[in-house]
Amino acid sequence: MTDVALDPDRSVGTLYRKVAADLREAITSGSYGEAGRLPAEGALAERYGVSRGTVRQALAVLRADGLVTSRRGTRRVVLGNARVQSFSELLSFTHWARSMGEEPGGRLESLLRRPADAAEREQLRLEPGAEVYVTLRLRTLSGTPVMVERTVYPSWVGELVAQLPADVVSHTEPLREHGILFTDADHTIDVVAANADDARLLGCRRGSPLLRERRRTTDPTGIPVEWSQDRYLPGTVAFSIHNSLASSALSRHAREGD
Amino acid sequence: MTDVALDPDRSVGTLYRKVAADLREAITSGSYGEAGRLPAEGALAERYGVSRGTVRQALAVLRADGLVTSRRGTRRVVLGNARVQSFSELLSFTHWARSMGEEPGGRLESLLRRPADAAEREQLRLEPGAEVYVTLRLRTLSGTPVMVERTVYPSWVGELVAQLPADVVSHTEPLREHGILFTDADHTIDVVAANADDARLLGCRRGSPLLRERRRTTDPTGIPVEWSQDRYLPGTVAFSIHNSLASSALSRHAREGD
DNA sequence: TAGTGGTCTAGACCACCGT
DNA sequence: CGGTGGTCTAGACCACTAG
Repeated sequence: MTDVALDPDRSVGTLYRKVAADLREAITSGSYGEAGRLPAEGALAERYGVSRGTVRQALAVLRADGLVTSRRGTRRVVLGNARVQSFSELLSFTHWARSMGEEPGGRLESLLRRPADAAEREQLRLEPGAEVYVTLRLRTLSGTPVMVERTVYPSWVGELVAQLPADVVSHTEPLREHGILFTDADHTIDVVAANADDARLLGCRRGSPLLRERRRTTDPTGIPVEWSQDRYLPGTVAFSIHNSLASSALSRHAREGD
Repeated sequence: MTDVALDPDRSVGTLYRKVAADLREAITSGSYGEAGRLPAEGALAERYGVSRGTVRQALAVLRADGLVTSRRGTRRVVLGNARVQSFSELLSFTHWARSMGEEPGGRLESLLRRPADAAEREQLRLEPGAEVYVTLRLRTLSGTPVMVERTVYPSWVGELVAQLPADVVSHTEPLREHGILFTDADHTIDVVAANADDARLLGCRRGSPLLRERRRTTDPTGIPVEWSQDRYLPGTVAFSIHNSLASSALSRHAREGD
């Protein structure tokens, strides 16, 4: 068999993404079974009319999403067939909400401009005396409050944010149109007690536990574009991670000591 | 300049890992500055005496760890120079603790064997009537209680766990020597209230918030080997994740009814 | 032993960035 | 425009798995 027709509209333009999308659909539709085996790389290369390298690139995508394993000597095994699509969801509350079929909402509670404190200068790599914009927003899903978002922007970003309507749903989308890209992020997740503002906005008691996500986002050049702290009502959200030893074991594997 | 000497003991045997390790050291030691630029792929290939493909493989490693960005048309930018080892930590409390310079400890509180309930059969893909081993362990860092771990093992794994000493620090290490590998894991992180056992073991009040990590781990063939639920005292740990638009391992999803 | 994925090479063309 | 990273090809050898 040669050259399966690849939907030209599928995903973005590159070949390996098209192959990955096609394989993903085959897997999630159950074509290979729940714990079944994928065809060999060479067979897939022939089927799609591409080189083995391109097939491997496509399979790397599926593996990063936790769809398949890979081991030397054996065909790849299907891990699951109902995984969430990952990626940009995490970088944007709006995208995440919509992908779940929920209607995201946002209301700006306050916005102010002031000099950055030491921690903010550290996180955003600002010079002493630099100013930042600080926003406080209540985020909703289908009208229900779920999260309080405190974001600190460097002034060159904040100036644009300040011009957005108070009820704009997405911040990242209009910023992207101004050439400001959110591409890399560091996240820290822990628990924190609700303060007075949290309690008022979310309708919970002071001191009740909230799931906190702190996030520093940079653009492709490594320049920080936001430092945000989101506090979620328990039960409204959970963070999900997939990881694989094989793919990232490249770190140190010393036998002991460290 | 040609062929920089690569430490033959560095990391594991493959070329790209050696290159990655060498570059990581150069970056973390500040050779390229905080937001500096890396040499071009071609230059690195020449320097190390390898092909450009191998250099790209090495750089993919550093990028997955959040050390560098990459953009078409521009040299790679150094993002940070002091990042913690991220991914594999999630697979093992012991490794994570040691990587932080803390001394991990564990005490087995209870171990029992019983028929799996519906949820456990679902998670571990067991047949009706199958039995599981359930453990309850208190985990400590340098002697201080930080986490309660409830793990469900399929019987073929549990039989081995049951033979381990009650105070063994790591479970995954002795299991690996029996050929049981923990390679892929799905994690879900949220908040939960402490129950009576949690409160007693961790020394907190009933109902006080705990950070919960649920984890299902599989071996390379996709067979589930454990289903675990860890409850951390607030302030003792935070989960840290790095992701970029191009390749991500983290996603967020609505909380389902357990 | 045959088949598989992991690694590596040496080229090629293109899209994009900055000058 | 030249330099860069992103993609893709066509081969090669090896380490490992399984029958």
